[in-house]
Amino acid sequence: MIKTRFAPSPTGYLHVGGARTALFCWLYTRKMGGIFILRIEDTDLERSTEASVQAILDGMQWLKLDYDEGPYYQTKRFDRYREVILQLIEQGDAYYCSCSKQRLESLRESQMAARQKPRYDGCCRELNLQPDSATDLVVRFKNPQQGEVKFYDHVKGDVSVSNAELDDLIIARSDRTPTYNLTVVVDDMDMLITHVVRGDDHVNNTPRQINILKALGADCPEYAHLPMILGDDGKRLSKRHGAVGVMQYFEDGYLAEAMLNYLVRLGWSHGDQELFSTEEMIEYFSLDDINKSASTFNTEKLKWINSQYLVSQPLDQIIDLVKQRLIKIGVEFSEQTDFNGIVDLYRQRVSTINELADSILYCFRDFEQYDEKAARKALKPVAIEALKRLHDGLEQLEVWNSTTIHEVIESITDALDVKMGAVGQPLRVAVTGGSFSPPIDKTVEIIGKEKTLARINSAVSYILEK
RNA sequence: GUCCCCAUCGUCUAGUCGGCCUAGGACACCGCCCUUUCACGGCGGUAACAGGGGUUCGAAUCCCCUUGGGGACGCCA
Repeated sequence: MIKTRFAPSPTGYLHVGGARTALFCWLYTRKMGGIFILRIEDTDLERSTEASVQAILDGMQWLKLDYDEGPYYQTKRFDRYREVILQLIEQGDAYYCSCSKQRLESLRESQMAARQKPRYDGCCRELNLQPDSATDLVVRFKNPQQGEVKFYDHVKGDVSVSNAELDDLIIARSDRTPTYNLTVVVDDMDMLITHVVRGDDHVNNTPRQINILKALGADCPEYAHLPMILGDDGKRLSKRHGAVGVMQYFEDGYLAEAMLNYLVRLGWSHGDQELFSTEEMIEYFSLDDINKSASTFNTEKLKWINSQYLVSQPLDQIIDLVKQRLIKIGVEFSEQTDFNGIVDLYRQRVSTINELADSILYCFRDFEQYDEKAARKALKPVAIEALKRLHDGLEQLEVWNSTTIHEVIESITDALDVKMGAVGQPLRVAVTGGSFSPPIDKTVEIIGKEKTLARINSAVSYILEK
């Protein structure tokens, strides 16, 4: 039985990189029938916030990445970490260090100047310092000085680092709180984690963690380090790349299913397949198929995937989301409106829920002005005759549906001996305010007789006033 | 700077451990078709193995170097 964890630190929202990590970890666990746990790494008291914890929870819930245990909070395990730190000191694998931050800083500077890798020089390693109440000492792990650390990574392959590259890292701060590399190790050990799936940025921490694990006599988990997701400029994803918080995509009108599908294809693939249901992802997923190189986040493709899901997901789901969106932007809509019809007509011509909501606004409230280009092209004096006839013809309709409406339009094109566009397009602009909409007969049907007639009249006066 | 990692179309990628690759798919882009508009859809097109050395009968696939990119180097995680 395998056991994995997603271990974000609550110092901001759940960004797309984190979401992808969570997804891969979750997929692997579900495929293997293991246990997936959520662990909040909040040992940085300064930067961790409750709002961030909530943002992470929200993001995972939106994406339906459910966990079997947790969330665990590291701040609730400080006693345990203290215990392990003391144990390490006792067995001679850790020691107190009194070096000041200033000394450390100048040490770093001189090492950089000498073209060396900045690292702690082991000044206090053999001093056998003891804590006393007057001074604040940190605790450092006594990293082995010989040999090298090798590990197999499911995505990177074999990785090895010489111990000479590693220094004695701090495992307890002067305020006695534990640091990241210690807490991860203790938790992974205590929680019996079998597979660590995390971002690429942790490969360098892995050898250190393995050394601590060994000092503790624990077995090493298996590792899989996921490549980073970069912004358009090839740099690591950050605020300036736009919507990096995963919930922002919900706000922007993307479907969770589409987001998941986009994310799963970033660094992973199954032949030429582009669209995957969650079940398919689980069925085909494999850690060993993950790409080694970083990938760039591309909103265009996300949009395309979203548009695919907009038509393939159950209509009810889409309707629900569009309603939510309309309410959010303050639209009042009557229950009489054929909502299903409208949404169904529009879902295949937009790529987000928000776009869909925006493009059907004219059905619920009168638009304030015509789209300039559309009006210039379609609302010209020559259109008056057609619009007047449309008004009269439509007014007489007893049965209001796309077929009867179509017949009226056709009779006018015949009588005037013009093409469909000469009648349809002015009508479209008159009733929708713009030049794009589903087939005109359907559009008119949806808007309803009353609004249609009123808007045709407005269009005629608009032309006359010009 | 030092260490670790990476390198196929603009982007995401296929490339079953060397031959079936004159490198395939998808997004985007450009044509054409469908169409009363806008989309969907269909068909077609432009576009890549970073460079240089090897190994081999044969390399996108293996090795080395160069270059480029990313990551790490915190009393952050």
